[in-house]
Amino acid sequence: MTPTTEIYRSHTCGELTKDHVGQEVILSGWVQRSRELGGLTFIDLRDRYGLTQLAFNMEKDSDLCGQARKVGREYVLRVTGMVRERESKNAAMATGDIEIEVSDLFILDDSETPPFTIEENTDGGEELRMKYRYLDLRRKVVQENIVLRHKLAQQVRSYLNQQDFLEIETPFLIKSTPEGARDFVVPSRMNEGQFYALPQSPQTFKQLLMVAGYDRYYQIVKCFRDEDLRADRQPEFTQIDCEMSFVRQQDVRRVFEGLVRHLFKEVKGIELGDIPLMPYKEALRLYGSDKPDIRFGMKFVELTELAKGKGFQVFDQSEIIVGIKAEGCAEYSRKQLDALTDFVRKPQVGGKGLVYVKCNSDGTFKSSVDKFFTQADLKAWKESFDAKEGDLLLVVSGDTIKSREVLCELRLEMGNQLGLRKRNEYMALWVNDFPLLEWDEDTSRHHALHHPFTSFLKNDTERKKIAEGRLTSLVADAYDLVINGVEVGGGSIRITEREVQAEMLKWLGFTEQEAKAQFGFLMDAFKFGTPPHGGIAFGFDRICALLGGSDSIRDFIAFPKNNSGRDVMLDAPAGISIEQLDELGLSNKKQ
RNA sequence: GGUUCGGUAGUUCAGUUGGUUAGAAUACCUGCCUGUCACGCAGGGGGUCGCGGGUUCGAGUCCCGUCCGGACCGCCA
Repeated sequence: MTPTTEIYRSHTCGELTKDHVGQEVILSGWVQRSRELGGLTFIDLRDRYGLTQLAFNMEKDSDLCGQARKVGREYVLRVTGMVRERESKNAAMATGDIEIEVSDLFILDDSETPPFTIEENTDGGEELRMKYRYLDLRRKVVQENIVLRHKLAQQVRSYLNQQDFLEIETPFLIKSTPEGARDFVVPSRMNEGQFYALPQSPQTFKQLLMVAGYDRYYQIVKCFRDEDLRADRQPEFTQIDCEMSFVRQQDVRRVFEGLVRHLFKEVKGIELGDIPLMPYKEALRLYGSDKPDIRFGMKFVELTELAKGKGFQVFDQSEIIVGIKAEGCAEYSRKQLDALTDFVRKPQVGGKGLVYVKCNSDGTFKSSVDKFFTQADLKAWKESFDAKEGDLLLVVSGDTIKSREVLCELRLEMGNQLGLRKRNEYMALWVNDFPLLEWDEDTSRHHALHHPFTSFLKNDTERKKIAEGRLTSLVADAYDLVINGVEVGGGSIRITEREVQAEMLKWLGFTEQEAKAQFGFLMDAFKFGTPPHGGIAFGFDRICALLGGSDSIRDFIAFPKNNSGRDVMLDAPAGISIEQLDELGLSNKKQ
């Protein structure tokens, strides 16, 4: 038998059932595991589709059986044999009713013993698995993630195509801009000393496509940002980038609410409920975050009026006193409460302390501030929280922004501890009415919360603010989509008037020359008939992770970078030769 | 740039106040085993304790430095 002239397989390793009994089949795949029992040898053969048991009998064919005993894990085999019903079936296996009585075995390739087990629960650590990513990708759990990503991409295309969107590619070699994240740059050989930048997003191109009349555009596209990594952040990542003409904010939200609902339904079989809309300020007031997880309550309650002026210095000096109610947690032990205080004080959270009030079952209260507050005081707190006996109140204080941040972290921590953040439960939320601009103390200039092409709401209130120079109170015509506390997408209605765009860039500290050099092409385009437009971009990797029930987007990227932005498999980035540097005009030779 | 946790067998980890020859599980190798499917049983090999320096009679363990990895803060329009 010479496999090069015969077919490699007639079936996959995942499809044979009792219906195939008696058929001769050819399978190819990897050796998952082999088991030797004296005269019998079993091999589990694996491919993308599943596992099939191969059976060898020493009595029937000792040569063949001996050959089978030589194969190790991850050898690649091609076998021919008869499908037969098993003597002892395995209900846990899709192909557990049958096995292949092998008549011919050909080793297509041998394998070294892999450095970790290719199992659902591998014994390999993160670093090792990244170095041998091609082995990690053989594991079913990782494979399922990659398949999920594929399905999501297909459904994105299917939905948007149906809505008359055009998928249009935009260039990767573009121009660096000072706004936003750091750019990855690429030296130009033909233009010595000059550099391309890789796009942080196709923002300006999609706006130009709107000017060009392609009124519904999308692209599943790589974007690049040279910033530090996180579990949910990679230097190259994928966006579903979209733009529409002749739309208002609510039009964009409606179309993409449809997309998200479509994805959940088609890929996960989940009917996503209505997506509520919450203004930025309310999100901060109720959850201390512009991307709240609304799967559970624990909304913030402010005690500032009630708890000030009772002689507790910490509160009296605070701008805000704000807390949450943890239902049924009044029985928390001293140790548990100390742990919560430690959590709040972690440098990453940055709180100074935590006040607790236990609403005891007998109607009394036990708090960490009993010295300063009477039982009647605490009863008033309890009423503010609409709390019941058995509940625990957790209160922080300080300046408003920091206190809300700290309490937000604590709320999420309590949500985790109490099991309120279930992996297979999804709640989406639109957040809008973001501030347009923020004042940056370090650089002494405004910077755009979203990006410099975002329009403010076009109403008299906003026009008055501009007239009065109150720029940081301008409200942007922007919106974020948040699911389970993860910001999955964000967008805005764009500035489409040349003068307004010029004014915006001025607010952001660009001189007229700088604005022209950086964004002149866009403002020039606006001279030639610009439709009102707006759009949105979704973090595709994050959507994959969210639907796959993971916090890390790395699990959903075939070849991700590690924490330091390295590809440990390729060992990239790496140095390049002096010849290459020279060719690019980057060597020190000439200096 | 910072905080924090970690680095010991191929792998995942344990290793007590600093004290004999550094252990377990798993993987690997050999033998036995005819219905296993995390097969079982018996045996075996396998260590620069990340690296460098210091303290000490003695360092995997303590100290200093450094490298690498994870999580996070800053950063991410």
